[in-house]
Parts: sequence; C-alpha cells; structure tokens
Amino acid sequence: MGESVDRDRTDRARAPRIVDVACLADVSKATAARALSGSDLVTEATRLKVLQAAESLNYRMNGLARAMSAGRSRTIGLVIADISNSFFDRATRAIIDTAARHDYQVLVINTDDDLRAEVQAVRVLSEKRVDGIIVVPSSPDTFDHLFVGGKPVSPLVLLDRRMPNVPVGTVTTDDYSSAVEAVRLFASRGHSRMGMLVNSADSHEASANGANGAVSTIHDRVSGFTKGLKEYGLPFEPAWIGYTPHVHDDAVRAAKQILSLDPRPTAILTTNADAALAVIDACNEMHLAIGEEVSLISFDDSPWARVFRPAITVVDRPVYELGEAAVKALLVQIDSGDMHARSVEMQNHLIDRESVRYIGPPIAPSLFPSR
Amino acid sequence: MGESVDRDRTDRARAPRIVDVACLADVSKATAARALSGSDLVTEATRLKVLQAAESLNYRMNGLARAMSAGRSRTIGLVIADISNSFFDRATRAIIDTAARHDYQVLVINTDDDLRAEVQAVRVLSEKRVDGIIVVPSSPDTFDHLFVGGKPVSPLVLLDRRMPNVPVGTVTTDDYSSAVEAVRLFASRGHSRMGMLVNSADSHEASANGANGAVSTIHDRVSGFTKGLKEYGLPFEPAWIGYTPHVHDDAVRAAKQILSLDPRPTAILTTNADAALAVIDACNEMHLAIGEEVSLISFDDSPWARVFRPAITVVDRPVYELGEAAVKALLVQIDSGDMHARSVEMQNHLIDRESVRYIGPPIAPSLFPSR
DNA sequence: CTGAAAGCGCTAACAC
DNA sequence: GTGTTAGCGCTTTCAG
Repeated sequence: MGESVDRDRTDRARAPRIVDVACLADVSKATAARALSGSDLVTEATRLKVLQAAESLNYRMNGLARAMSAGRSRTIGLVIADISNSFFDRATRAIIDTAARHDYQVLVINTDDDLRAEVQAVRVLSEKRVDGIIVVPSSPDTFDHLFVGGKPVSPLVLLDRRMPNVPVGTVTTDDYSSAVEAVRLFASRGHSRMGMLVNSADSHEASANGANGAVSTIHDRVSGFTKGLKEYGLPFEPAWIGYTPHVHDDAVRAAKQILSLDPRPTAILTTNADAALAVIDACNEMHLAIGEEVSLISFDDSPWARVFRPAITVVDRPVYELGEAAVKALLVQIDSGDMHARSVEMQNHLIDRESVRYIGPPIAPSLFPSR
Repeated sequence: MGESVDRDRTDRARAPRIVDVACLADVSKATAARALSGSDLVTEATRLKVLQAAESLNYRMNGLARAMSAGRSRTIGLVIADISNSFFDRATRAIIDTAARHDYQVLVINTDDDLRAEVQAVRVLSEKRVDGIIVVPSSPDTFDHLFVGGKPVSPLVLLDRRMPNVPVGTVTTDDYSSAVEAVRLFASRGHSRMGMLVNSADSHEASANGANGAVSTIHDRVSGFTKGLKEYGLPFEPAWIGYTPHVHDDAVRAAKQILSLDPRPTAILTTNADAALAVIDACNEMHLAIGEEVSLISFDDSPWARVFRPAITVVDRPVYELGEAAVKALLVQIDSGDMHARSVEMQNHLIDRESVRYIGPPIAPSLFPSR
C-alpha cells in the first residue's frame, strides 16, 4: 500500500512534524495540535481527519518540544543507592510502575551510596528538567545539592532514609520499632546474648561513631536494638555489634568475628538480606547451625528466606507500598505546586518463621533498664 | 553574602536562562553558550567570566532546550521485562552505570513481559526522543513496533533475547550450549533421568508448543537440554519438563508434579533462580534432599546459591558484561549513525558446586542418539 | 574570537 | 471551532 511513496516520505525525510500532519489534514497547526492532544475544542470530524493524517504519516509527537513549551516533561528522576540491592530494586520497580500508571516515565540514576555521585545525579536531573525527583540520600546531613536559592531544586521526596532538619517530604518505615520488636522476640525465647551485623556503605564512619553519621535506617535499627536491650536490662556489648561494607567476604569475616566471641551471642539481628547471608555463611564455616546454636532475624524479606531451612525470620518491609507512596507524594507536589514536607512512616511486619529458637524461659523486661 | 539580592533573583524569578548569564558576564548569548559547553572558540578569560556568572546565578542549563536544538538528548531508553528479577535487575544496573560513564542517563520502563506494554513503551521512548533504545523483547516474532517506515524507530539493540529474522543488533548469551553442558554434567555423574523446570511469562504458549513461540532464551535452554539428552541416547520424557509462570506457588506445584513421577527424575535443570527456589521448596515439602535424592542445576547465579547447603551448581551468566555490551553497541550506533546489526553472543560459565551428586558411573555419549 | 539571527517543534493566548 | 502568532531556551551558521 503506497510502498514507494511512503518510503520517500519516511526514509530520507526528517521525522514528520505537526505541521506536516496539519497540512495533510488540511487544517492549521493549532487545530492539529488540539486534535492530537485531545482538546475538546475541535469537531469530531476534524479530529478524525487529523488522527488519520498523523497515522498515515507515522507521526510521533516530539516530546522535547512539547515538554519545553508546556513546561512539563512527564519524567521524574530517581536517585537510588544501589539498584542491585533487592530492596532498592523492588522499590525501583514500584516507582517505575506507579509512575507509568500516571503517565510518567522514570530516569534512574545509581549512586552506589556515593555522595559525590548523588550531587551529580541531582544536578543532571534538574538540568534535564524532570518534573520531580525521588532520592535515597546517601548522607543524613548533606543537603546543599537538594536546594537552590533556599528552595528544593524541584518537587522532591526522600525515600527510605530521613534527613533530620531538612524540610522535605520523606517516605520511610519504622525500623526503630522493628528492631525493638526483634529484640523482644529474641528475649521472649530466652535469648540474652544478642549480636547485630550492620551492613552499610559507610561502615567506617558508622563504626567510628556508633551509627551516628550513618543513614537513618542504620541509625534507627541500631538504636532500636540497643533500646530493646535496655528494655530487658541486658548489657550492651560493643563487640557484639559488627559493621561491614557491602562485600560478602568482608561481611562473613565480621560475622565470624562476632560468632567467635566468648561467650558467643546466641542471636543475631542483621540489617539486610545480604548480611543475613553472611551470617549463614559464617555459620556454615564454623559448623554452627542456624536456628540451633545461632538464632537469626534479618531486616528485609527475600524469596530465598522462606525457602531456606530453617526458614528465616524477617522484618518484612512494605517495599512496594513505599515506592508507590513516594511517587504519589511527589505527584501531589508536582500537581499542586505545594512543596510542603508531608512525610509518611509505614509499618514493617515481623514474620516469625523458624530461625529463632526457644532456648529457655522468656527474659523479663527490666524495671531498672541498664544504664 | 548578598542574601536579599540573591533571594530576589532566585526566589520568585524563573530559572536563569543563558541570556541572564550572558548579560551578567557582559557577552552575547552565543559566547556564553560556547563558554558553557566547552567550545574552544572562546578566550580563557571570557570563559572564566561566563562560568563565574553562571555560578553566581545558580544557572542550570535547560537540557530540554539543548536537546531540542542539538538533536540529541543524551538519554537512552531501556525496555525491560521485569526489573525485580535478579537477572534483569543486575543488567539494568550495568546499563545505567555504563551509560552514566558515557554521560547518558537511562529512562527505564518495565513491561512485565507484556507485549502491549512493550509496544507502548517503545512509542513513549521514541516520543521522548531518546537517542537509542535497549529492549528485552517479550515476543520473538512481533517487531512492528520496533520499526517505522522500514527502519528502526531509533538506534536499537536487543538484550538477552534474539528475534530471528529481525535485523537488529542483539546481545545474548550462549544458553543452548550451557544447557547441553548441564546435561553433560548430570550424565557424567551417572544421571539418566533428567527433568527441567521452565519458568516463563508465557508458560501457556510455551507449554503448548514445546517452547516454540517462546522467547529465545527459553527456546535455547529447552532445545539445548533435549539436544544433550539425545547426545547420550537418553529418552526425551515430556512429563519431565514442566512449564510454569513467575509465581512461586505455581512453580512449586509444577516442581512437585515432576518430582512425583515414577520413576522420579534424579536431576533437574531450572531456567532461573526462582525456579530453582521452587524446586528446593518442593523438595522441602516432599522430604527429598537436594544434592542427594535430587540433583540440581540452575541458570543464573545468585548470592544465596553459594551460601545454600548444598551450594547450588549454576550456569553463571555474564550479566554485567551483557548490559555493558548492550550500551556500547548502542552508543556505536548512535555515534556512527550506522545501524548495522552487529550481534554478540557471550559465553556462560558453569559453576560446579555441590548440588549435583555422583550417583553412578558416567553415562556414555551415544553413537546412536535416540530419535 | 565574538555577535546577530534563524531555527528546533510544540503550546497557548489572542483574534476571527 | 479554527487560524495566527509569539514565545519556550538553546545551538549554530554566518558575518564581522
């Protein structure tokens, strides 16, 4: 059907513009534009003519031009710490899906938890004129790059990690309480020697100041953990809490170190699935049985955790909902222009599977918490 | 420093444009533009003036405008089947990182292996005028949406899955050979009854025509498997190969079905980590020990696979390299304008861990392959 | 080396 | 309802 003619049009010629469509449909640019963007200021008849013309020309709207004059790109930016981490990965998917549902696409940039990369990412995104940005901040107290002239670079929401004193909407989970809850579960099964393996990008800094200066998730989990200990009058044993970067072998080493202590902790809380894997691996090497000699609770559920034997008890976080909420919060800012910092904190869910063993009567909460 | 003045400029006024910078630096728009984009047709002195002016105004280049007039957006599109799958997730990260290294950002769209979504995604991306697109095609033989007027919508490369007869550069791995190799490993340990669990989006279609109509990865793995069987003169037993959608419980059911057969296969090959997890879960429920009653090989390595006991033997695929290669191939097309279909096929690596048990003397390759 | 002016393709007043 | 026109902010000849 019209092979050669079509070829001449589409092969060598530049992409058809709206004037071409208008021309073919025998109307003005404006009318064509209106018809194409579904304005109701056009007759059904002309709309049809235009649509057909567009179709036959294989017309694709030039989104750049549209964004430029409309002042909206229908694109949002996501600045994430590490997509290949199963938590952020699922959050990313939630964000992309939710955005798509609202006709937005997502420009994703990975920072590897590197502040410099984050600064760069925010700059690039704002230059690309995204309509809003979701960021997983890699530092709890550096925020210059998020503001320009005292206002956020663009509609902005923080994901997963809070930045104290920064007036920006934030979507997080209540990890502090979950850590306390984990300790309670351990205590209720008679555990009194609890360790913790903390997996974080800046393990140096974190270990140096005991989770001060760490991102809020780490901070919350560690302080929830120590709070829990206090609740039961259990001593806080610094050596039982290990910090490690995101490298399996290092994490295993840290885990082994904790498990080599004498007396050895009977229960370990880990800050994510990778850390849990490290504990398991360490136990393998040391011939300690998970759920027997070593009880385990991990933040973040993952597919393998429930298949593993014993199935791993986890703090399941509402990842998808978190991503969804972030997008929605962002869209509200975009649509309303109101950038007020409305934050939401979602609840986690402790899934008690098989990795926390009963080793004796429950420890009683202390009326005189230690320290 | 100049608080109130700065405020007046940045608070209520629109974002500074290049003329503002030019003005402040006391040069023309053209010169400012040149200075800002690092052209060498400007004195060091003026460049400095301009840069300082830009700095003091908090100037951010309007990327849309630039892209529009330059005809390049420095953005590429990624149309992926399912980011929350650990393979695609790592590929995505590789793509984003590699692109970033070349100053490109990535617009990611998820299709969930749905063709309609894929068509839509490609359209949106081409409208957004990305400089190129990487797609994981959800169907091996539908490609209209990738072409317009006989030419690719944009520079284009296919990732992970081939489309026979479609002249587009493709980056894949040699899964056919790997499947054969898996069979050989089983056979070398005395296994003669081998099953396979195939996890795919369109399990209906796939099971209906025995992996015809399935995406190339599935097709290759299944035909490599049967080829391997033939090599050893082993009978192809249709009931030993199960197809299942990406839902854990369904997959477990399919696995149990295979493992309930009499005689039961002693070895299972799975097409991905999730399917492997399903087999493991099925074995848990049926009280069969992996690496004892049931040997297992899975496509795709994953963090848990090496920690699991017995450690799972896997076909490790060069995910990161794959994503990297896709971006590089795309950039070549973008930079050269030469859209010739140069494809690359990378080699997988079978990692022999502990899940394939020796159960008897090696089966000998047959001189008279069955069928 | 620098400046003036013509687009890039679309939207949005503002007329008719 | 439809057409005219003036930008959106940048790049890029083409002069000087």
